Amino acid sequence: MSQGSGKTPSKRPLTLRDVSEASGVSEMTVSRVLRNRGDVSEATRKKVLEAARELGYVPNKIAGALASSRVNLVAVIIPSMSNMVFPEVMTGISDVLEDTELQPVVGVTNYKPEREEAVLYQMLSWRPSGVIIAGLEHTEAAKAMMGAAGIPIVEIMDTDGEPIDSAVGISHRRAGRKMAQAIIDAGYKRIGFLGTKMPLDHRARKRFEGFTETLAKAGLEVADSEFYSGGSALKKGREMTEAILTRNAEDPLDFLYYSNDMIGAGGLMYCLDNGIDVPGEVGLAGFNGIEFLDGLPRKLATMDACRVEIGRAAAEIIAKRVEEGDEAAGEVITLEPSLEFGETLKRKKKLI
Amino acid sequence: MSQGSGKTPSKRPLTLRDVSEASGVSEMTVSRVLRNRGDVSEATRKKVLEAARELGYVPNKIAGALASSRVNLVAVIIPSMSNMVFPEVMTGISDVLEDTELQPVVGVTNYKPEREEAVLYQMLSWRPSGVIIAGLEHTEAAKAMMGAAGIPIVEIMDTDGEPIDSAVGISHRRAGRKMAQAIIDAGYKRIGFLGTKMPLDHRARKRFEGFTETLAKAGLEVADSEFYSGGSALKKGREMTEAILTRNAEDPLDFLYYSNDMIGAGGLMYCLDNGIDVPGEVGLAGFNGIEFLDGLPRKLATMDACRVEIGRAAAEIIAKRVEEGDEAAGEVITLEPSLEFGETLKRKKKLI
DNA sequence: AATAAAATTGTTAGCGATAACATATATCAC
DNA sequence: GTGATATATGTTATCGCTAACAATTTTATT
Repeated sequence: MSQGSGKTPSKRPLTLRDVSEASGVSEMTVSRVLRNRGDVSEATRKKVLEAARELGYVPNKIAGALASSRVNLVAVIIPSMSNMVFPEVMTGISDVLEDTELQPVVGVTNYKPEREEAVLYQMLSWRPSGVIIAGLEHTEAAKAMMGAAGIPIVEIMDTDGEPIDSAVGISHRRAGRKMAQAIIDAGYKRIGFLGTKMPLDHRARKRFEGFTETLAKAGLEVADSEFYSGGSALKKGREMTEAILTRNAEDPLDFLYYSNDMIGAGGLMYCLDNGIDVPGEVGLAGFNGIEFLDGLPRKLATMDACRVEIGRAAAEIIAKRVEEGDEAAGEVITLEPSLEFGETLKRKKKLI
Repeated sequence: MSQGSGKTPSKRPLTLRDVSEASGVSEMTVSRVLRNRGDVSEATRKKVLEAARELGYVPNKIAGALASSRVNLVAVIIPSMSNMVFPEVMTGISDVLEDTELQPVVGVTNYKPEREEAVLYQMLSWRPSGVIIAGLEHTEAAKAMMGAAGIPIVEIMDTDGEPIDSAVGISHRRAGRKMAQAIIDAGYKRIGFLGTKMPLDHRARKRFEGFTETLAKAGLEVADSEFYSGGSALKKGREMTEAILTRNAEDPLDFLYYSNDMIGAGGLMYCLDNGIDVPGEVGLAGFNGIEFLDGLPRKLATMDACRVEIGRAAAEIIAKRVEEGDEAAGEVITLEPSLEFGETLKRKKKLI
């Protein structure tokens, strides 16, 4: 009743031996058939496959991995699953790994370094073939583990720093600078910044640093800022926008730079709801380039973070090194995020 | 240089034996220390821990799992990561499993049954302690595998059907009926439906079935419908809304039921942008209760799908059965989704 | 037909840990 | 101090599979 389709109502879990006995060949041959390795005659292959199917046998990779010391798992360690950016990175990773024997296994750290360390330890204890991990900032212990693991490590999202091994990402400092330059060029002067509380979001922090740095060169600075954590980002975006605009009513802000598109979208909606002229009275820009923006009443200016591409590239590095060995260790790929002006950031006024 | 903090610049991967030698006790004792099992004197415990840390030893769970035939993994198989609903389910699962030894491992099927079967096979080959899988519809082979796996299986999201073992979810038929009733009560008559192409989205299909069924009882039917697949859901929502409203301009629709909140939000924005009175001229409702809605200009009516709660309950079932054995097999938990009227669905006009 | 080369199958010895049992050392009652 | 109970540690035998090599059968070559 409880057993699938097989005839054996046994309790003991099935092993290669069962299939071997059922098909009258050695365990080794069964193993070969099931893995498509080595030469096996068509006749026995069919016999074995039939028996395995009949019994409902599922190979035990635990044993297989131990015996062969090959584990087709790639550890993917990311801070969060719920913010729309990592799912896209995952898409890129999955796309590439689907064509290989490798399989991604995801761990989530919630932006906590100590959690990252624990997750990494857990993951490494399964002896994966490679690690893809977000960010360049890790605890010392985590760095040590990755350094000693003897497998390809790819740090993603960010290339502003020293990778342990390989890295794929964008320069968030540069992204911040680039956006600042576009804002300056468009003639905005009184600029507000809205973002997450950043102690642990290093990439947001770096963007902010690049941003202020370029403003400074133009003799400008961030006039005011607003931070949040948790909650509905869209709503927070609204609320923060209202707060920051109200607070600066006397000497009004003319641009708001958001650390992500979701709060930016909230801000945009607030402005539209309140009859604020965007981008004339106030310009807006976010960060990430999420697909979502396409549906907004007005297209928010943003900078694409190349998420899918980062995932793809990272997975390709792992796949290649698993396949061909570690000659290419230490590769760093810096992608160039593209600025999308959308309809909330004026174009450069004029040259000269 | 490449080795973390250890002194051994070796190439060979570390094993218990290395720690054993470094600390001068048997492998078994090291194993006991590292797992906090059995009595070990404080002195040796410290010695061993020190040696392990020094070497940068990470236990090999592959070997451990094989020897103990205990694998602290829970396979979680879901159709998609990118639609905001499963990340929340994952949150619920993680919350619960964090307090146990169990660890979730996610597989994504992209709504393809054959992909689901393959993912399941992969997962089962790691001999997880349990499976949490979305939906009640699976290939015959998949059902057979789960039936024969001898581990707790929890099918989530949906309870309209026959579970293999346990199930946690809501009745989507009932959710559809409930929404239909609210719409009828509010006095809407010309109702449009907008959703994904549904051949494989069984839950959307069931909601639709329940919906039409209840309409039928009130002598109503879905006046027109519109389907999409892929792309920015928000944008699609806009486009479809425009299309369906335009198409029915002569005999205008007065309600639009969307199969998810994201396209509903798009529709809402379209209506607001075009000066359509919501909910007077046209009422709107979505499905899911995503947090996101809080930030919209007007709160969309929706029905909460209890996502986090489903995740929690499913994880609890697994955890309990891993802990206490399989007496409680076959448990089915049906949660009751709550209708949220928001500001896009008129309340019941009056009784009688 | 005889021998070499290729294709197919089998045998043996681990992979690195843990369960179960065995042994040694410490603690205790009397 | 002696035997007994508890605490700490060590030994041995797997766990289910695969690498590496051995043995056998088939096919090709001359």
